[in-house]
Amino acid sequence: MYQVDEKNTIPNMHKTLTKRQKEVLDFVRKFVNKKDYPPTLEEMRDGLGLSAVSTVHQHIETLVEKGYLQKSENYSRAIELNRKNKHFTTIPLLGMISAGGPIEAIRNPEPIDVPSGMLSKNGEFYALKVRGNSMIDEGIFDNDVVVVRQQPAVDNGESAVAYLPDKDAITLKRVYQEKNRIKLVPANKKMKPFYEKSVEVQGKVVGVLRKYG
Amino acid sequence: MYQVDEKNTIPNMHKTLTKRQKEVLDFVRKFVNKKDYPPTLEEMRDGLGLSAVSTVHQHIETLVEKGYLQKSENYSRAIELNRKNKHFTTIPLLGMISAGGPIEAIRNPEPIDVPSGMLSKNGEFYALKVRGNSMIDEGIFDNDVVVVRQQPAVDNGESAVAYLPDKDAITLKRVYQEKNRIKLVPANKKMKPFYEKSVEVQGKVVGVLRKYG
DNA sequence: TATATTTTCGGTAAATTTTCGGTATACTGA
DNA sequence: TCAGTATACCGAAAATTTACCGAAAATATA
Repeated sequence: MYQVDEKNTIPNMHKTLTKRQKEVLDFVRKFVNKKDYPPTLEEMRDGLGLSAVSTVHQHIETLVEKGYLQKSENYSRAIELNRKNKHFTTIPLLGMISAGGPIEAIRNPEPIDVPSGMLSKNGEFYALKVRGNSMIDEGIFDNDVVVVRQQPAVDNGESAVAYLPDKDAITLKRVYQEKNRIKLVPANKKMKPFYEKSVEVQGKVVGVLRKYG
Repeated sequence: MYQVDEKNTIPNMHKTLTKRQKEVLDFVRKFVNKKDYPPTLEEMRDGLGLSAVSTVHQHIETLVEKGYLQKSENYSRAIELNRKNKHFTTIPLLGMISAGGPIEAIRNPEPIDVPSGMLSKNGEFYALKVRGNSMIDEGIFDNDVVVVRQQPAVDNGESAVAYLPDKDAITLKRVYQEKNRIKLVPANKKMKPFYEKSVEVQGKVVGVLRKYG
């Protein structure tokens, strides 16, 4: 049996992930997005339906080798996400937003990749899936995903994610400050603007993702 | 059992693809765009309506030889798309850009081939489809595709993809730095230049593609 | 020091890639 | 027209990697 023991000369530069590896990576992303700190091997084991931490350990090592994660050896919760890659940035898909009514939050926020060019340099971003057609004239349709920059106010006429205390609802509207009230304009001519005396802006819409096909 | 195979000594000179090979390549591209990881031979076999993985294997080998793919031997899901080839480079079409408003990104960015000569050696490139005629005098029409090099600044008078914080819009304009303001010139005589106090350049327009017919 | 967490180790089964031998069809140059 | 060559395909076996386990050792943390 023929054998060359020099196969260590070239480190493996295959950066593609297997299905399972992507699942592990997504689990880590979700966990970090939700808790703000990385999981332990045990937490990953449970979350991934495994029964040995060694298996998780192996996955993590692989993901580090492939450049998706960074890690300090022997330390607890020492996994770090390598967030950016050239074209995409990963942000959490936090939930569904409909014309009215509360946001339907997703228990385990799914990480989704958005084109990096869509995000400004600073700020915290998240994504919401849109239900309904209240923004149809804005080019935002049912099932689109809007990318939102977290901020407490927007300029007049900007599209915002707004919380209406009086209605206990979260909605996607253009916001206009008037004298004693706030005008909310659905970007859909069939729907009428309406007014609220107080509105809590949660973020600004900075982009839209639509999946064709 | 070792044997020198003569036909491997001469690399394939004409790297054109057969119809079938293009189909295989397109399948891989689509799969990767959708799932974020490359397919196995089995998945390709099924997706391509074949019944032997060896056939797929052969196709992949050919595509690697012709420079369209890269591969690590013996690893699972280790196919990587090869961006560059002599005449064309594949870059992602990230979304639509209109006169104002947010970029409407495409969820699964389509890869499109652009002439390699259009791209400089360094830098990250992407493409945007143009909506509207604000650049009509520049020769950029509705539905054209602009090729953009990601960069944080451009020289005076260059066309740029610019984010206007004051308007929360992304737009395609010629940019001129003046004393205390930035002049944005639509290349369309019907539209007037306007001024902003701050502009975030996201990239420089390096090329235009138009598909007739 | 006790406890939590990571790392190492040896081993199994399943998934995946690679190799091998062979068939059919279309094109190409002599 | 005929031999030579490239493409496209099959099925099965061999080789290799991947995913997983459980337990013990090593190292951090409180």
